[in-house]
Amino acid sequence: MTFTDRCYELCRKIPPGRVTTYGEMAKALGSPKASRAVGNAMRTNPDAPRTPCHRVVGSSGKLTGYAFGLERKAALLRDEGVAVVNDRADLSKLFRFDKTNAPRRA
DNA sequence: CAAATGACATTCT
DNA sequence: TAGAATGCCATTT
Repeated sequence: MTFTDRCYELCRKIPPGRVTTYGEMAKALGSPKASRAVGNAMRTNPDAPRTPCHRVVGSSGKLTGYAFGLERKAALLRDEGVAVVNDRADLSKLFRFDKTNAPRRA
């Protein structure tokens, strides 16, 4: 189990039609400054449909990158209802891994 | 073990 | 506002 693996798990928690940022994600993983590491994880990720890494964008909603290409990423987001303009996703749909939706230790 | 890499974020100019 | 530089973290060589 590594940070990368956790990134995938978290990625899968991102609901459709919503987008998140590497920073929020890193924060949810325990390291608010590991945004870079998060992106690194997505990069080496099997990009399989199991990991909707296409819902992860930069702090400004910028489609920093995608294994299949930003074109693909933008297309998927738009298809989910996320407005993507100028390689930017609508942050108004930004999703956060707040405890509100986080599984509490029962 | 140390150095290099990378889909970031923040701050300063 | 846009662009450049710095810091930070995890993984890989």
